[in-house]
Amino acid sequence: MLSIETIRNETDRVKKSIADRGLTGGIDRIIEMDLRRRELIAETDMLRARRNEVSGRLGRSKEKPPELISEMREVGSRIKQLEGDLRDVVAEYDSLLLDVPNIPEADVPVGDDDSHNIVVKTVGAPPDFSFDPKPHWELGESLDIIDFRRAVKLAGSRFYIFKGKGATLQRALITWLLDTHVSEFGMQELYVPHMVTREAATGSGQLPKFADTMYHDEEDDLWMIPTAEVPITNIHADEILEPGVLPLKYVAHSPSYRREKAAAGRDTRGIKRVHQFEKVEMFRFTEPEGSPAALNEMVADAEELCSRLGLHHRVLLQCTGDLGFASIKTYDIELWAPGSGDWLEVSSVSNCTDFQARPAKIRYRAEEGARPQLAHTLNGSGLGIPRTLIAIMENCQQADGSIVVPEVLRPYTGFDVIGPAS
RNA sequence: GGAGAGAUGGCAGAGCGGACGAAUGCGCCGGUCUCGAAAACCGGUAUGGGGGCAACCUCAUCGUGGGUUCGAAUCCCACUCUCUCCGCCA
Repeated sequence: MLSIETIRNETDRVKKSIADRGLTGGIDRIIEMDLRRRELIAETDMLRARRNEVSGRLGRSKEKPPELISEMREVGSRIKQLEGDLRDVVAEYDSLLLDVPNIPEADVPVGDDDSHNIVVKTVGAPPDFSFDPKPHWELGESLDIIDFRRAVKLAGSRFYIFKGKGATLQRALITWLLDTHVSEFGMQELYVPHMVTREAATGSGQLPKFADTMYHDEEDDLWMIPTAEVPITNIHADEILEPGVLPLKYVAHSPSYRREKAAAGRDTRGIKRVHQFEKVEMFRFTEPEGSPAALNEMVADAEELCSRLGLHHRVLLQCTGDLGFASIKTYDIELWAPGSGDWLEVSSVSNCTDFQARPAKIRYRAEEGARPQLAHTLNGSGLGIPRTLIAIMENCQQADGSIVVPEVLRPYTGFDVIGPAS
């Protein structure tokens, strides 16, 4: 959520940023509602002040003049009426406000879609195969480490079963990632709920806009997380963090649940786009001055992980048309998958500034006794598991169809190769 | 799932229809005293909204949402959460 002050004082900049994203927004209507809102507040506050004053007097004196009491009765019902009006105005105002995206940073390229994202860095080179590399779905089935057919029987399309060394490889990857984040990158590990309340999903900006992308339990009104970002964002909701607490650097492994309705028919083979997948999520709470540097550090950490796995990758700066709703600037990290001939987004690192902190009321004091102000939040994958596994399988495949496990993972897997016999 | 108790400021805890945004204690900040510290004493110490260039004025908030009343932390209703006991359970 943007602040109303920003919308009021920098209306043109806000409008331009919405247009740059290829969206249209009800900014004028918001300003209108804001005006109406303040009028109503001023009027009710005046009446309430009058009522407080008279009631106070009435309480102190023995006399209870009936004409004053009946006047106050009227004032009371007028207040009630105005409160109803205000509620309606605020309801529309709030929902419009929640619909306004964050303002992209000045150096974010303007563009309609991901074809305008800018490659800022490429690391390594595609592997040099003396044979035709296979896509991971073929490798997975021939090595008997992924079972698509039976997963569909259990849960429908876009689900999968990892078997044997495939399942072990995934577990090894998750553990290695967490260990590296914790012991080398200085993050604190979290384990979080996989379902959250409506309020929490609203706090991180998922609801109401993206309701149809989430799985939802009607009975308890709980929402299955599409990313650990949702619960982590809300950890410090409604808190005022004491001086010196920031920055907070968290990492969490969790499953992510996504309907993928918008992508119906796309990437239907393999495990690139699925309804349930594991992810290791990086998350930081910082002071406003610290968020740009934190963004760079998080990108560097994610990249470092790709490098240590020995995977050819590139870093892209998202253009305005591709940029997430809450973000002012996002870098994507993509791994090359030679078997499917595709770049795979394994991390998307975003600076959300105070956009999530505002509705969630995540505040801090810069120093003892200072006025609370909004913290900044940043999130990014470190890394998305299935796509990283795709890259490992396709990059590390051998002529005989086996897969050589990246060296850093071997202490965790306990084997070096996934061969046909597994 | 059943029975009971509870939810008040950073913490502990009083208040149970009017002078209560809230006693008191602790903590924290500032001051006096001291070479310095401790103790003692004095003062200050919530968050958010609206108006104002500002000083400042004003409104709201005692778990949440309604209700009664001229007036609600206090009375009524619903909900949420926490704790204790019983049952069930990975």
